[in-house]
Amino acid sequence: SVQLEMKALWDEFNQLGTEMIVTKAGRRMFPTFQVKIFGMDPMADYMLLMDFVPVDDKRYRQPRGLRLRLPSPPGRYAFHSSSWLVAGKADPATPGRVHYHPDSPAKGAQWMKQIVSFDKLKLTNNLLDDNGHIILNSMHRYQPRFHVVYVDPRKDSEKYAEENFKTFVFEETRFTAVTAYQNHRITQLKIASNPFAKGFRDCDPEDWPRNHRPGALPLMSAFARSRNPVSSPAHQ
Amino acid sequence: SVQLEMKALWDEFNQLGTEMIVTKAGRRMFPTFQVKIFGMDPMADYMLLMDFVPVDDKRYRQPRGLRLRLPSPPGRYAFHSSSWLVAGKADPATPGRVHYHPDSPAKGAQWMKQIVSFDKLKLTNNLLDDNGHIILNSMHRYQPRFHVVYVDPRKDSEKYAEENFKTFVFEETRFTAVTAYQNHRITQLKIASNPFAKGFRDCDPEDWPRNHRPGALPLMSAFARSRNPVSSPAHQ
DNA sequence: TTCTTGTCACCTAGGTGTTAATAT
DNA sequence: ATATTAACACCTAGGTGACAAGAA
Repeated sequence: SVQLEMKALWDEFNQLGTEMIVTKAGRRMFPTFQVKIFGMDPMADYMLLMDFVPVDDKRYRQPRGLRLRLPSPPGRYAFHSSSWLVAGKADPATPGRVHYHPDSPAKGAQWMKQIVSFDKLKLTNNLLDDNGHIILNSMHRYQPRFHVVYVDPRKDSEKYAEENFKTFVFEETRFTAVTAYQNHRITQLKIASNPFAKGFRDCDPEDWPRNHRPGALPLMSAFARSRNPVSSPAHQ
Repeated sequence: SVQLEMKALWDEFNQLGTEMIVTKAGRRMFPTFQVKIFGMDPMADYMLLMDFVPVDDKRYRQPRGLRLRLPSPPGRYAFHSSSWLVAGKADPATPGRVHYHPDSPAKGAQWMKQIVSFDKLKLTNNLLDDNGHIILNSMHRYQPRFHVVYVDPRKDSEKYAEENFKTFVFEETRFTAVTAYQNHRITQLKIASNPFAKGFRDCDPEDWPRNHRPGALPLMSAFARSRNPVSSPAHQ
C-alpha cells in the first residue's frame, strides 16, 4: 500500500484548483509528489515510476474580461480568475512519457525505509524535449499516477507483466498545466509553502513553516490580508 | 579494467605532495576520485566501493621553525614548508570504514556508460563519526583503493567471495590527511583548479579552466608570480 | 486578448580556503 | 610551537515567481 506525503498541503492546493508551471527547460512540481510505501518484499527488486494522464478531453481558458489589477503593491499582481471556461476539445495528445524514479531498480527494503520523493521529475511543454522530461499541454488538466513494478526474476517474466505491477492514483494531486499562474490564490499558496519562493513573501518570516499545523489555515495568512478576487470580481 | 579520470591533475598534485582536508563534519576530496570502467558484464550486478589504507606506519609533522609569512597580501598567507618530518609511529588505526558508491548495486551497463564519480565521499577526523564518513588520522598518509564487487547470483556465493572482486590502486592519488594545508603550493593548486574556491583566485578569471591544456603548467600561474617558499626558506 | 517566452532578483543548499581563537 | 576548531565571506548550482516583451 502507498501513502501520499504532505496530503494536507495537496488538499489545500486541490481545493483552490492546483496549477503546475510548465516551461521549455522543464519545471519541477510543487508540492513534490512523495509517498511512503508499505508491504513490499524487502528482498525483491522494484521499479518505481510516474506518468500523467489527461483528466478529460478539454482545453481550458480564462474567462473574458475577468482580469483585474490590484493597486496595493503598485501594479505588482495581475489577478486572474480562479474559474475556468472550457475552450474546446483537447489539443493532440503529447508523447506519453514516463518518469522512472532515479533509484530504480532497488530492493523493497530500500524503498520502504524512507519517503520516496519524485523531486527530479520535471514538466515541460516542449514537444521536442530531449531531456526526458514529462511533456504536457498547457491549459489542460492532468492526473499524476504512481506505478510500482515488481522485477520478476523468472525467465519468462514478460508473460506475467499484467500481475507484476500496481498503480496508485491520488485524486488530490490533479492539476492544470499552465505557463503562468492563472489563480492568484494558487500563486500565494506556492509562495507561502515553497522554500524556494521565500523571496516573494511579505508576511511574518517566522511563522512558516515552523509554526504550521494542519487545519489551522495558516498558509493563506499572507493572502487573507488582501482582497479576494473571486468574491469581488471587477470588469476592466 | 579501470581508467583514472583527471589523471593529469592528480599527477600535478602528487608531484607537490597531495593534501586532503579532514574536518569533524566531513570534507570532500579534491580532486574527486573518478574512474571510467571497461569490461564488465553489462547484465550483471556490481557494487563499487572505496577504502583508504595507510601508506606507512608513520606520523608526520612540519619542520621546526621553517614557517614564514609573505607580506604581499598583508599577512594573508601563513606559508608552511613543503617538506615533512617523521614525527614517530602512527597513531592507533582508525575504524577501517568503506564507502559504497551510492548507486550500488547497479548493472555493468549502467556503470560503464558514464564516468563513475565518488563525489559524495567525505573524509573526517572524528573517531565517533556517525554519518558513515571515512575516518582518517590527520598528519598520516593514505592510499585510496577502488574495489569492484561482482554480485554473485548463486546461492552459495559466499564461497566465491575471493574471486568475485577486483581491487584497483592508483598511486598518484595518495595524499596526506591534514586539518589545515601545510604546503602553500597545494593550497594554490586547489584554489586554481577547484571551482568552489574561485573566490580566492587573484589571477585572470578567464584563463581557467577554459584554456587549460595538459602539460602547459597553467595551474600554477597564480603561484608562479610569488616566491617559492621551498627554494627560499626563512627562519623566523 | 490571451497565452508564452526569456531574463531577472532572490532564495535554498552546500562546497571553498581564510582567519582568529582554542587546544594540545 | 604546532595542530585543531568554528565562524565567515565567497563561490557553484539550481529552484522560485515577477515582469516585460513577444507570439498567436
